[in-house]
Amino acid sequence: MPRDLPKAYDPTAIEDRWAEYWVRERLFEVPTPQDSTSLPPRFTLLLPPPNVTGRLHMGHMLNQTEMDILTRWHRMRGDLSLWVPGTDHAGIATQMMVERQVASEGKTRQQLGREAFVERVWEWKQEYGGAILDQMKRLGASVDWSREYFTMDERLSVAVKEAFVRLHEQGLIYRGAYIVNWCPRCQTAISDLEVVHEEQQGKLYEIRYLLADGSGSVTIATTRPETMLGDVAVVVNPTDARYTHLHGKKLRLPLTGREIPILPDEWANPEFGTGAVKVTPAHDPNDFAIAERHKLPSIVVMDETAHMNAEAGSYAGLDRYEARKRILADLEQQGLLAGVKDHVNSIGKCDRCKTVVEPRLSTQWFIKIQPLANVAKEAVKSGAIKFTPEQYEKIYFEWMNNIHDWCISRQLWWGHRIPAWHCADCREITVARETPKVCAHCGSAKMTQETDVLDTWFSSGLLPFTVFGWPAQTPDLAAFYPTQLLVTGFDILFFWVARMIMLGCHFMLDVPMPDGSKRALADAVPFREVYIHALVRDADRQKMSKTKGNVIDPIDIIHRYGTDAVRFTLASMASPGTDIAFSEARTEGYRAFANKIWNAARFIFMQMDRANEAGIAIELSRSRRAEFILPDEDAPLEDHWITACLNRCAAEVHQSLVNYRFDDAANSIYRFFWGEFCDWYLEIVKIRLDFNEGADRSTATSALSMLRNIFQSALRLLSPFMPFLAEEIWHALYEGRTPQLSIALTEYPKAFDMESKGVESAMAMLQSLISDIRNLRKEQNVPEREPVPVWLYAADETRQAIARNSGFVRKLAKASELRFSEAPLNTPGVRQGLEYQLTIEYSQSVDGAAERERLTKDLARFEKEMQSKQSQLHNEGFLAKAPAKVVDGLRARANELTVLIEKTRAALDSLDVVGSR
RNA sequence: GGGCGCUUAACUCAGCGGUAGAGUGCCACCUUCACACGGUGGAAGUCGCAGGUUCGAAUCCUGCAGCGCCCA
Repeated sequence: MPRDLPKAYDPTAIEDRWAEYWVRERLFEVPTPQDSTSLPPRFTLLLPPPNVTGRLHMGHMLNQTEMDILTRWHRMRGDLSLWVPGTDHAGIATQMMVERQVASEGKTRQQLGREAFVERVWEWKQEYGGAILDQMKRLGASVDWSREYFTMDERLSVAVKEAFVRLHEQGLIYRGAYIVNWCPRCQTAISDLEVVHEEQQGKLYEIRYLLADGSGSVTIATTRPETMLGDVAVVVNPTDARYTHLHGKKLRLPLTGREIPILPDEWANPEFGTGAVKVTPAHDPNDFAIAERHKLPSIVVMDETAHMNAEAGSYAGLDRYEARKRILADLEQQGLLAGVKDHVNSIGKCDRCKTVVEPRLSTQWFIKIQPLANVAKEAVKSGAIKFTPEQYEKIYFEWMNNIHDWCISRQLWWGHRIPAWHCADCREITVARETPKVCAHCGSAKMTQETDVLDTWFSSGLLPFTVFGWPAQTPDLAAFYPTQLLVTGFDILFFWVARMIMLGCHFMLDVPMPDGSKRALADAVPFREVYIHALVRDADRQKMSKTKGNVIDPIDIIHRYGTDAVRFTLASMASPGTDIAFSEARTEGYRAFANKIWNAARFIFMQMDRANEAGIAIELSRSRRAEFILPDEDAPLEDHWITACLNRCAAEVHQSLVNYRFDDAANSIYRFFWGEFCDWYLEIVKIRLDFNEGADRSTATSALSMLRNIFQSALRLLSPFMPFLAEEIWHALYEGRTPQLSIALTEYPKAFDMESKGVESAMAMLQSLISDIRNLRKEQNVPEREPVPVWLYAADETRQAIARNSGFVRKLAKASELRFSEAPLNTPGVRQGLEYQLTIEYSQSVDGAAERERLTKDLARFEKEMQSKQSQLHNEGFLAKAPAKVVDGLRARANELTVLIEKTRAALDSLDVVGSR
């Protein structure tokens, strides 16, 4: 490791190298445990699989940074830590992608045929599918690459088939004709969750339907006049007096002439529109329900592409919106359009392609969800699964309580084909694990497989156990299920999290524990904890979107600031429950932080070189153990102090990470490195680092030894957050002869009980003394580089503490010497500390006016605070009810204020004496 | 329509019952032999508004205003 390091840290120079090293050395691979009954604590988690078509975005980066911090932390604490990566085949998205590719060659997937098209998708996946995982490698994600999965892998496909067949055998899967959300562009059914609702300004049309007997008419209100061609009834509220006399009468449906009944039904709202509602069962879910109640037929008037079909008569072939125009025009011409009103309504769009969804009657496969939901609710209610932040539990229950059966079939070609076969003879369906030779119902051999595939989320929902080998009872499944944690965004709480809980509990309850005992719900859950993180927005809190053009590409930001700086930014802003407004200014700040650490390292390396030149070899701990190297009893104050700081930092980081407070953890580390280690410790220790002829070699040697050991412990603390920088410097610190392959394989610093109060208060006094002197120097305009004598007055104990550390006090305060006065100081320009008074000797005279102003301001501030303290201390209610700790604190502060006020008044008085001269 | 959340320094955010905090930015000085991605010092907030509970409220409760999210 060359020591002529550049002055400025250049992350790009090292990050690629380590990213590649970690993968090449297989550092994070976890072999299958042979004996799953005696394992260390485990930390297992699944990467929420990104779409195989995807590119890394800020959300991934936040998600992966958090998981990586936790995984590295657990690994360093000695837990068996396994993070399993993979990708999702993303049915619709991937099919769309390849369709577009095929279209650019002037072809359609239909022209290619199913088999050839699926072949093309596989080719596409081979070529581009790894992109997002390659990006992940660049982030330094410490995943086990040997376990990488793809949801369409053969072994996972077998598991998906097994799950489907079992659910079917258990009577939890059914097939039938129901209204589903149909995307006319994707030409498939989609689930409720894949429909996004948008408010829009629309119209409410009032249309007059004439009574068949010619005795009058009923005016209905609708937002979708084009569906009237499929009307089978008009309903009115049974209590609506306006229509009571019409119950059971027939209407003649305009434009078609079909006769339809007027029926009473609770669903009709007398307040809305005209109170009369047309019923189109094949194109509206509510109407479908009405039709079921009244045993009405359904008439489908549109095809798969939302064009009117033959049932629409002369409108056949028209697009739904064109049909609407024509129908309205025709109605108007016939004098049947009674009115048009503005109306805000909510329309559903396909989450994928934003096409307006067409509710459509079609035959689909569904999961009877209630039994699964009940168990899933119990899993959370019983505490077997814990959500952080807790508020998501409420949202989870809210959804679970209003859950509908899940439509799992998709009319796509890319995905897990449903293992069901239709018999051409008896029309029955055979569901089977293996392709059946004959129909299970009639024995006919004329079988064709169902063309539908399964919803991608169906297979994703099984992952927590299928990745470990289910349905086989493998050693992996025994060792790693349930996983410990799921880290994800709230946007897939229902899509994925809820479904994993339902499917995990359902299937794993049937799998015995490794010791053969029956599995309880608490061990059937797919994960024990769920940490939900926020959304990453742009600096103006806007949601990032391609249309807005405000998408921040993490790879781009990484190139500019380094991965570590971006990771640290995300960690430091990741407080639970609040979205992250990604700010480059913050990232710049953390790049500076990385640079600060880099330069601290450079400084240490320089000292090592100097020591080497002087023929001194410094031993650095080669233990992978977590313990700090403690300073000797008689070591200087700063050594004890920095050890206490590091210890406190380790405790804070631990506590923060336990609570998923990545922000607190990052801030603790930042404060330690910059505010304590660099600002104070390094500056102080420099005094002892003298390797010149005639200097005290043993002092220098022990100082450098302490410095390096503190630094390497601190690097370990840092490494989950800034793995690249920590790795680079750690290797350099050992001059290439590291005791382990990676800092990631050493133990994480562990805080211990340590009595450090005396050390910390002594140091705090000296720090405030130094900054008081610096402040005084500034106010009296002492040139930056000019040392001046400092006069001090203090009680014995304080005086001794200052004298013992006079070396660094003089250096940091730029004092040429420290002189102790036997009597209180009462010259102008005296500064009052709690435990000392000080002044500087500087030829330039004190600016009396400025000094008076400052002292007057101080006095006013002290007196104001004193007043508020006194009023509380004179308040009997306060004294009686406030805890003793608070009262004591207040008394102590009041005493301090008394001293400060006294001293400040004295200083003002001395100013008067001088002024009057 | 139902539910949830947010509003603290110029910006981005912590704090959530006991003396208002951080990072960035700003001002002044300093190119001191780790670092100008730096050092030193400094200025900066009636904690959205109005009530209430409490000895004490940024913190708890109620209402209002603004912003955002989820579900229908």
